[in-house]
Amino acid sequence: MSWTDDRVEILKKMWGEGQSASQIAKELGGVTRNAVIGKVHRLGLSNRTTAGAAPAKTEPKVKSAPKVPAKAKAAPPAEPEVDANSSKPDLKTEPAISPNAVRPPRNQIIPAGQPLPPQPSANEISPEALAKVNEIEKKAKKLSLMELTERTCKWPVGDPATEDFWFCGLPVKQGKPYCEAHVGVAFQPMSARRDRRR
DNA sequence: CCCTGATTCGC
DNA sequence: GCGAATCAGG
Repeated sequence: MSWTDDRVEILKKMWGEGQSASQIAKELGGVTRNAVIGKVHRLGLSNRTTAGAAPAKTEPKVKSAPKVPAKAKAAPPAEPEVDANSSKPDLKTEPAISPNAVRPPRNQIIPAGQPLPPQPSANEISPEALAKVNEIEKKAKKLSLMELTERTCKWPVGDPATEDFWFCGLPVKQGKPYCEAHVGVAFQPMSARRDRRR
């Protein structure tokens, strides 16, 4: 695949929307996220203010064999002005709909059949952890069983026998089956369990 | 281990 | 110009 005009357009659009390079790569197809990032850099539209990535650090990393001598790079101050007044008969009234307005849900069906995680119910759990859970459960994706993926929190909420049942669905914490908050209540360090009633 | 973007450098 | 490999951070 090559960087055709419209592919670049999609790239620009999605990057502008804050989509990750891998997401863009999937959308475009035929390219890896590396390709996308490389292109982004070549296009000059690099840094976004998005979390989760290496924020342009200090000096360039020096490997074992640095072939980069002190290369003084003059910063091009050229700031292309927008010709708001130039003769431009081609007024395009941008329709709200763009070519790739269609964003098909790429949810892969997961194997299913996984045993459901247990509900610790009213256990002796850190009030903090519980509070956090209540917090995030408001933001929960409320996924159905079929919507769960390997990287969505599989914490069940509610009663399976009612309509009020769903899975958290937030991004899991690393290899865990749950999101960070639910990991907190699922895996008790067995410390706060020092309840010795009786 | 998952993800993210950044950089390098042979092609 | 391209992008895999690698790096670096969360």
